[in-house]
Amino acid sequence: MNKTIENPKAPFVPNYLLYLLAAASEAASARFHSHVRTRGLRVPEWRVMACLTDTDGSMVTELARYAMIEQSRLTKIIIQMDARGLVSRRSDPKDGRRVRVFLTPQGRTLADELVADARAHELELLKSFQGGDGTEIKDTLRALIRHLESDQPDQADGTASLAGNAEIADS
Amino acid sequence: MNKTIENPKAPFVPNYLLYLLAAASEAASARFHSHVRTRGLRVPEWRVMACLTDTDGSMVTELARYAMIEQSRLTKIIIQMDARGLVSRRSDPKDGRRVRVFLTPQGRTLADELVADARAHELELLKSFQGGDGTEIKDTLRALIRHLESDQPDQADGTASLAGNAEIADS
DNA sequence: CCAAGAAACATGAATTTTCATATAAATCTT
DNA sequence: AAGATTTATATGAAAATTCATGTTTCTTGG
Repeated sequence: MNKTIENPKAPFVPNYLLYLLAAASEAASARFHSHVRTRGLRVPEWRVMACLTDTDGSMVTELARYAMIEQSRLTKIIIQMDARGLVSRRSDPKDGRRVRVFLTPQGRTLADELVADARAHELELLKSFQGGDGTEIKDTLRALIRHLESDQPDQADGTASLAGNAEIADS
Repeated sequence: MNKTIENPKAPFVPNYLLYLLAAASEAASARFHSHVRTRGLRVPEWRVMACLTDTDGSMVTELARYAMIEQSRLTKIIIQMDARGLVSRRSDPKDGRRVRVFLTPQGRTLADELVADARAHELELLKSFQGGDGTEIKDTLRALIRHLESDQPDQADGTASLAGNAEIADS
């Protein structure tokens, strides 16, 4: 049932890099994302929380880039998270246009738990996948991201990844 | 020693495999996706078209798995594409529950063009990235996908990737 | 200092997506 | 062969997302 016998030649989709990247991302994330939902968060909310554990107090625009979420969408997500007590929004005293986003104590507790879960999940995955710590695949992905961002500077969706920001290699 | 304050050490997000996969996918796709929109398609529609170039006449459920789109959402997308004349839907004579989806002549013309564009874009990307044909990164991604799908059979979103289906390695 | 422009967020309307469930057609059971 | 189950797709209401644009607050040149 799985074999595509109709097509005698190489199929396009399963060999297409952009498909493989998307499929790998989805497949790798599926389990953890459903864990996240179990904890009462949607995926974009989890992304915001995770980013804030790295850069608590970022402004909305920064956070949008980090979390790969379009700005106006992020604003709405943050407002909801604020209402739920997960984050708080304070305008920057130095620049009234900016809104800085902080984890509340409750938000931090949840974020820390989930980050711990994410790390554990990642470890398991990497161990079961190739037995290593993932240095190789991660380096490849980072190189790809860096390549794409340098060589092709403008992003259609106005987001940009953070991967160039890793200050210290994964241990 | 001092771990109470903001973590100046390795940030979590930029070293997290699931982030790197998502970011790489987004970064690699951004340009081509905006080309797709230029041609009047949204990304999910492009995915449907691309899948149909491989497996014209699939039923909705199959297509949903191939294109990584949830079934009820795909149904709606297909209805729109039908209305636009890109695909046609015919119920399977052998099994009246099934709806088979075919590219119309117009749809095929557009699909073929875009697949050609996608191949060209992929070639350029791979050439500029590591000079090769992408065998290495593709093999890694396929291995990861296969690993995830075997080891962790149930997908939260009811989708599954196609990557195991490649009968012929990329040329 | 003022006007013009830019930057940072917010907002609203149109559209999409999600989730649960309805409908319909096969298949299985006994 | 009737009823029960399963499979395939559709549907509706609620919610999220998108896109263009509005508002407010800096910044800068004159």
